[in-house]
Parts: sequence; structure tokens; C-alpha cells
Amino acid sequence: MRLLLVEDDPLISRDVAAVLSKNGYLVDTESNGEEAWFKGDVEEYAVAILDLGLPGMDGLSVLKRWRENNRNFPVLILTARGNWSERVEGIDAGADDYLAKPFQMEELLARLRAIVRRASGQASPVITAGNMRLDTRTKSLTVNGSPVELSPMEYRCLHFLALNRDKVVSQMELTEQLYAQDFERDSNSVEVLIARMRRKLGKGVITTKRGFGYTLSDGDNS
Amino acid sequence: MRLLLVEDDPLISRDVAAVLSKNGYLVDTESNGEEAWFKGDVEEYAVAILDLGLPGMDGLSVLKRWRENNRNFPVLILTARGNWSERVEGIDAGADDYLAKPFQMEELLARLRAIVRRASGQASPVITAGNMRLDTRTKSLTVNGSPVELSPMEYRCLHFLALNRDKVVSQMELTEQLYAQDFERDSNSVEVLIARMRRKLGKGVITTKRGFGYTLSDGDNS
DNA sequence: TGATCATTGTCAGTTATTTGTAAGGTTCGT
DNA sequence: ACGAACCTTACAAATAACTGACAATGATCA
Repeated sequence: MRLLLVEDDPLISRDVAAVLSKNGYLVDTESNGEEAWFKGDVEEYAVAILDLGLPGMDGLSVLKRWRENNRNFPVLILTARGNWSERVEGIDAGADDYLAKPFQMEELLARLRAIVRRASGQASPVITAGNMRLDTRTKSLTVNGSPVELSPMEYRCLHFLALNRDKVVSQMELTEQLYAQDFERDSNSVEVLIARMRRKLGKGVITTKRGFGYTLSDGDNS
Repeated sequence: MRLLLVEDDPLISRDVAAVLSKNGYLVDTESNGEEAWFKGDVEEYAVAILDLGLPGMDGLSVLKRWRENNRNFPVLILTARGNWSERVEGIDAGADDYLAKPFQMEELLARLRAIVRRASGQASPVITAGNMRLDTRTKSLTVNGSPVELSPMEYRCLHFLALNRDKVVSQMELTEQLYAQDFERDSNSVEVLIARMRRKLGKGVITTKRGFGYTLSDGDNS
């Protein structure tokens, strides 16, 4: 895991870098503000540790400029002991955490774990099948890149099919999923639903297995 | 924004709750570990403040049980000064930040802002969408560069939407965050709120996904 | 204290979309 | 060729969302 360590005191820098390396991080060190900013802007880091007292450009400005450019990797800042207004500023500038110097290495490691875990927990809940892509966050669907509007019922239906892709889903299963279980059995609402979706999705996406049910096919072997 | 405050000292609890309310949070307070756990497990909070020294179930256990049950709202823990091993434990148990008692209210507010926006995947305290820009520190909004006044309710609503940028937020979610959970269901106050904000923000900023909810979008999509 | 103003929830009326139903057509397997 | 399974279309009821007006509330200020 790549980590950028920005710290102007060479003694601290060397010690911290050593411990971090021993704990599995791939550490780049910088001591100058300008160069630190450049590095963070260009390289892909998983996390950065940033000392606020720096020659050149000060740490706060570095952080702000990163955030302005949408560099969203988590940043832990190092502050002087007791200077709590500096911490507030740092956090409001977009820092994810701070640590007052001097600090215990054990604590630094714990907080790195925490902010990395946080940042990586942003998995995008997207289901893909064939050339369609269902985003559960935005409740939106794109087919071949172009957006397709779905009504709530259609969305729920397609979502269920997408979760069971390549499996045959019977009308009864769909009925139980979409409606209360005591729904009238002699209704053709599911068929209508499928038809409406097909009109939007195009042919060949939902196939019928006569007598068994429907399948959302993954590969589009027409 | 709903917040759960877990603190057994009634004096501290009352003071902190007062300041938080004044800053736009919808605060529920709990003093007992068991009940705090239950509340956090059942309700939808945007963030929680958790004192580690509690009667009943201790704070660390409360936190662990939340995380085991996939309750992933950000948690800020309050620890005794100087007890850094407790902090490390807390963070590894799933806390997002800590604060040592006694603390400055200003700092508590800053860190709350930080963990809330971090949990939502935002790196910066300034959230932009389309041509609007929301500064969560000053609670101010500009559209196309010119400032726009928001009422408290409108700000809270827009803030919540901004935290969930590009995600569809249902009316129910909004209701739960803006009002207490026992709010009347058959009211259209959220719709009215949205309409009032749209009048100020212009069209295309808040889009409706009929049947699902609202989205604060980047504005350029039809 | 009383007037004024902003805020916010409620309501009624309107518009637009969604969805179940029914009726008739088509396809498939045997 | 027959029936069952499935498709398609149109329609009407139900539902969701928008809007403007109004009233209650509480803050502000002379």
C-alpha cells in the first residue's frame, strides 16, 4: 500500500518511515511543501501523513490544494501538541484525522488502519449483466451507455432478475417478490411488467423459458 | 441530521446536547449502555457520540455490537485524557475518531463535521454540485457565485442531500433525518420543502426520481 | 407591549406517472 | 391443429409529486 510521508524533520521522518515499511506500507518521503503537493497530485497514494509545519508551502495549503483538485486519498496530519485550533483548521481543510506530536507509533498505526478502512469502504453497488448496468445508489439503469428510465416496479423486477442472472426465475417467484404473497393468481401483471421492460431494454435481454420462467442473460449471444 | 449522544454525566450531556441542537443536529440522548445500543441498532442516525465509561454495558462493547450488526454510521468516542491505549482499542473496534475529555465545543463540532463528511465519501467540507457550492463550516450557500439564503430547515435538507450526492434519497430517509422518527407519515412537508428550495436553487439541481426520491445531481443531465 | 416578519406545517386542487386489468393476438410444444 | 403459455395494446383507477394559499408559531424590534 503506497503511503506519502511529508515531514521536514529528517530524524522523525527516517524513524517513522522505517516503522511504516516494517508494517507493510510502501513509503515515499518528502520534506518540502511544493514537492509534496506535486507528488500527491501526480502519484496514486492510498494514504498520506502530512506535517503541518513545513518549509516552502505550509501543510495546510498543500492539503487544500489537493482537495481542490479532487485528490481524495485520506490524509492524517501531524500537529504540535495542544494547538487545537490548528487541528480544527486542518480537519476543516479536508484532513481525515490528526495526531499530536510526539505520538506513539502504535497509535499512528491504528489510525492509519482506521482511515484507510474508511476510505476503501466506498464500494460502488453496481450490478452488471450483459451490456446493462444497474446502479442501486442512483436507481438508474444504462444500456450500452445510454440511460433508461425505470418505474419503481420495473426497477424492483429487474433488480431481482439481475441478482439471479443466468438463472431461470419463475413467474411465481417474481410474483412473491414483487407483491404480497396473497396476490391474485390469475393476473397477468408480471407478463405486462416484462413486456414493458423489454420495450425499454431491447430484445434479447430478458429471455423466456416457456413453462419455467424468465432469464436475464449475461452474454448477448443473439 | 440525527445524532445519538451517549453520555452518563447529565450535566455534560445537557450542555453538549444544547450546543449540538443549536448547530442543527437532531439530538437523541442516552445515558445507559444497553439502551444506547438498542437505539443505535434500531434508529437511523447520521452520527453518534459515545462516552466509553458507561453504566450497564460499557461503551466499547456497545460499539463492537453495533459494528457486528453492520451499523456503520460514524462514531466519535469520548475518552479520558491521556488514556491512549483506550483510544487505540476504540478505533480498532470501529470508532471513526476520538476526543479526550475535557474538550472544546468548537473542536467537537469540527470533528463531527469531519467524520460525517468522511463517512459520506466527501473529502472536502465544501460540497459542490452543478453550479452550487455549500460550505458546511459557515453553513452558507452560493449559486453561480452569488449567495443564497436558506432557512434552517432548508439548510439541513440540502446538507443531507449534499452528503448523499448523486444518490437517490427517499422521502422517508429525509423525514427521518429532518424530523423525529415519530413524525406524521401522511404529511407532504418534505415535498413543500423541496419546492421551496428549488425556487431558490433554480431548476435541475434537485431532480425527482418518481417513486424513489430525490437526488442532488451535478445539474448537466436532462 | 404590540406590530412585523420569516419560518414551517397543512391543506386543497392540479398534473403526471404508474400499474393492474381485460381482451384479443401470437407462439410453442405435442 | 389444439390448448396452454405467453405477448401486446389500450384503458382506467390508483398513486406520487407539484403548487399556491393560508395559518400557527416564534423571533425581532420599535
